[in-house]
Amino acid sequence: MTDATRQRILDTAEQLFADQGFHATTLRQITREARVNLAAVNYHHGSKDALILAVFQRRLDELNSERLARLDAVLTESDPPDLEKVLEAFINPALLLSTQSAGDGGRFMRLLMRAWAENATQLHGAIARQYSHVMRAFADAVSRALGTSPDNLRQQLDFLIGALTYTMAETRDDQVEDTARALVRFGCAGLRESALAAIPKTSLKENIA
Amino acid sequence: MTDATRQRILDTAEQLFADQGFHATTLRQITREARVNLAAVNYHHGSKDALILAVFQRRLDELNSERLARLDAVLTESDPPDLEKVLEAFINPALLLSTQSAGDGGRFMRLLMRAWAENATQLHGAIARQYSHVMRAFADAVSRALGTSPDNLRQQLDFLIGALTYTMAETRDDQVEDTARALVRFGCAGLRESALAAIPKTSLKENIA
DNA sequence: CTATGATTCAAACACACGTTTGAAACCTTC
DNA sequence: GAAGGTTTCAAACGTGTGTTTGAATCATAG
Repeated sequence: MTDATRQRILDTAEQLFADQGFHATTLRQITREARVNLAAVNYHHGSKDALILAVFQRRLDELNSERLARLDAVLTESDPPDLEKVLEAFINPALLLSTQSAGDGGRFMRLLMRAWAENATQLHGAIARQYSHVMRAFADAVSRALGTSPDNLRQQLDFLIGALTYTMAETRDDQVEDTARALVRFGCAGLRESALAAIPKTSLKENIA
Repeated sequence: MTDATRQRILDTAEQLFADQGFHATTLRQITREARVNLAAVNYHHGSKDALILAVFQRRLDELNSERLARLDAVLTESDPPDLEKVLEAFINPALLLSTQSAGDGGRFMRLLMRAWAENATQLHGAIARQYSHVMRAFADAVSRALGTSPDNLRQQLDFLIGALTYTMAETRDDQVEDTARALVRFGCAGLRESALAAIPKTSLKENIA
């Protein structure tokens, strides 16, 4: 089986999608740059839309399983978990993915932003579905680290995701470690402060019980 | 002069761009929905690209001047300025723009995300140019509120912009005030914490001098 | 070596896009 | 109410897109 063609299409498409967007990138451009015949995309992937989804599936699987593995390590290490380490388990795999996946960093993050922006319905839905259980796991871990209920945490985690996605997309390879460190610190402070604001109601409840 | 057609095109285009993206939205779709002839876009705006820019110009002018006006009020009120109020001056106009500009909230924020993602070079450049002096002003105000140098502040402000843009785009009208409050709190805590980390080097410098 | 299935290739297809055109309709001003 | 400039309109143009096709090439198993 000639899996090489499939892979080369996937790699080239990922790069071009990240640089130019999905709609702006044409199959002719992809196949030319990948040194592959035009019809190869439809033969191996079915359609352009399916190709876009395949590009995401590959990276998202990688990113999310790495995140969950690290979270698991943090959770078994101490209970309640350390907030910094939970956030690192969420943030660092993203930065690793940016730097190691051949080529310039931030490509995949740019890709994520485009996915969010373009072609909303189908792609956004598929990504959200693939993210949901990861988000639940991290929201749970953070809430235990903070000692608060996970109810209002989704909002703060969204702040973090927004900050991560936005900055990673603009961060160069050599700054990426510093940025991650700064983001962990920033996020921890924000989460702890928000937890302080939420505590009064909780402790009131506990006083009744 | 029939300015009505121009405006109706602008309004409809803004909505469709926000919902579907620039590339995915066709002039036929815009003109059909705006009850306007197909050629009207080219007649009134020159081209599709020019239309996209015009849509942004209108909102960005509004947003930035409002931000600067509020910042000015905060700065004259007290010196050094209050960090919370500086952040509110940055965040609240964005939320106002979301809710008041007829139709569903978050539209303009979604638009901003798309602008960032799509058509990178031209549009991103134009927006950044229009944003730069505003960012400078806020970075300056924040640095004075924190009592630190504005050198590394850009990064933290990028965190804030990312969080703002990402969450505003997904926030419904009735939640938008809560979200803004939470974001101000979140951002203040993050900025203060980051300032603490930066101080040692600064104070070392001051000790030498 | 040959037959069978998988893969590549050049060419073409149908379609939708942004834009242009030139005439019609409209509005203003004298 | 006619002239002149502005705006609308239906129709078409050229181009580039994703996809399909059918023959050619390749790999593999009998």
